[in-house]
Amino acid sequence: MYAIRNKVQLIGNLGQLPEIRTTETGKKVARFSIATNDTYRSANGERITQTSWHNVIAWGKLAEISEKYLTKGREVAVSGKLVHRNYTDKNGVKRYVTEVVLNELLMLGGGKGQNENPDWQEEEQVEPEAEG
Amino acid sequence: MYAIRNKVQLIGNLGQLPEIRTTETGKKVARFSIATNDTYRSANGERITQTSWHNVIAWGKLAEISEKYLTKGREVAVSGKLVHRNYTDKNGVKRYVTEVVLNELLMLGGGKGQNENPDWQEEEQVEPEAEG
Amino acid sequence: MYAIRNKVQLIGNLGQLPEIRTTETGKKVARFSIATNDTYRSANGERITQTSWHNVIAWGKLAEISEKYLTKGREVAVSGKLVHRNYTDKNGVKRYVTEVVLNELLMLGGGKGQNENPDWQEEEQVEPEAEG
Amino acid sequence: MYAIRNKVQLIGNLGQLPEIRTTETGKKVARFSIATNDTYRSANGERITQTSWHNVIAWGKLAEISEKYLTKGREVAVSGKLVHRNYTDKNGVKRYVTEVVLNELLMLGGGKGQNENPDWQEEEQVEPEAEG
DNA sequence: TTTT
DNA sequence: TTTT
Repeated sequence: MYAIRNKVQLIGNLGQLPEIRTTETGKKVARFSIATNDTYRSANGERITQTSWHNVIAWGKLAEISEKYLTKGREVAVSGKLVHRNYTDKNGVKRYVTEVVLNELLMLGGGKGQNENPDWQEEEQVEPEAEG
Repeated sequence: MYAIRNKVQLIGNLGQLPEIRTTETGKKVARFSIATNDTYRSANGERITQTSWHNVIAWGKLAEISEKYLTKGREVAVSGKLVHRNYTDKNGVKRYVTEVVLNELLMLGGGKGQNENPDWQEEEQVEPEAEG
Repeated sequence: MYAIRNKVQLIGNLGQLPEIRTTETGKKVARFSIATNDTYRSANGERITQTSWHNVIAWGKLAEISEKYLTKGREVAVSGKLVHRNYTDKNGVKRYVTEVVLNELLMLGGGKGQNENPDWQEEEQVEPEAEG
Repeated sequence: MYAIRNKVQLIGNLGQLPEIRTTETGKKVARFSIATNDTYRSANGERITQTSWHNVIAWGKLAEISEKYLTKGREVAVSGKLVHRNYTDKNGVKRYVTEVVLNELLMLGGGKGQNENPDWQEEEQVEPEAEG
């Protein structure tokens, strides 16, 4: 997918530690949820906060980073694409799931691990060349 | 919601004409779905296209614009926020729905209506002032 | 401008306190710069960090929020539009300036002011209505 | 750069054909500009359109795609990062340049080339694996 | 220099 | 259910 066609960005906090699995071929998969908070005033002036929980899935290197650095409550910025799946559960009921498949993960708020080993922050990028 | 915390952007095509309703207070609501296409090569070199269908809801003025200008197949760029709702259907089954609540709508590919009355393209914006 | 046509998003830190001015009509204007850091490995394996400084301008309510809450070093997420201006300076030299005109500002990393008075976090939004 | 920290997105039209160069190491570089149009009403009700011209640079494969498919007037969606450079011109005057370095390019409005050879639309992506 |  |  050209990411520009289908892009989600969330800035919020992790609800729990990521759940880590491994595919049969040895690829890591991380799942976690992110809360985004919406604060507004109701018609009668009361302040209301609504929290949305978003399911996020990370594959491969991003799953490994998630496993190493993400903790409950951690503030993150993520971007990815929006995917919808359906499956039939063990009771034969058809289920619909919407997930954000990560392609970027940024830890916010300083400290707490990612700075001890900043390797994952580096892009797969070489030094820019001069034009000929 | 600070839109920067929860933002979805899609560029794709409408599957059908929008469905239009009106709230009890007279506010318009438009619902439609947008297809985003994902083309990649499988492990054995075959070209595969996967289509994702995203449910979109527009309120108020954006619903009116949707009603006037959106047609089946139309290419659009939209941005909005990702919301998750659940409800119990007429058979008592709990249903989960994920929708993109629009806050921006841009028609792509030229012509076909929106240019006949470009009013809706104008921002609620006044002439910039000089600094004192 | 339909924001979807011209959108910049930055996550980084303030270089200095915002500079605040007021227009002749009493509207506040805030200017500040945000550093975004780019870390990569050079061809010979050395880790290199490049910092980009982006000029940001905020008008009206966003300028007031910037004045109240933004401090040197503060981590923020902003979005806005990219504008290019030119002017002739006091020495008669033509100058080109590129700025990000804010339309969203989010303070990251917790604490330090914005939570003491969260009013500015609220959207101009009323309670959602049910569909008729 | 983690793209999530510094991201620009533009939807607009090319002013001219891209200019193509090649680095000493044989890498292609494409430069072009994109117009984004801003329509609003002035204080006295007059409709005003302001055009912003953004300098865009594409490297490597994106430069090759730009060379092959982009034409004057073409409607595109791009995303990239915002960079600021300065250099001294042949008259010894220091110049500042702001550019958008592309990492995504999507041609809008159908037809006109990119469909004759859709290879470039495919992601470097393999078939998703099932979880173990 | 574009486009609607 | 779309589009290329």
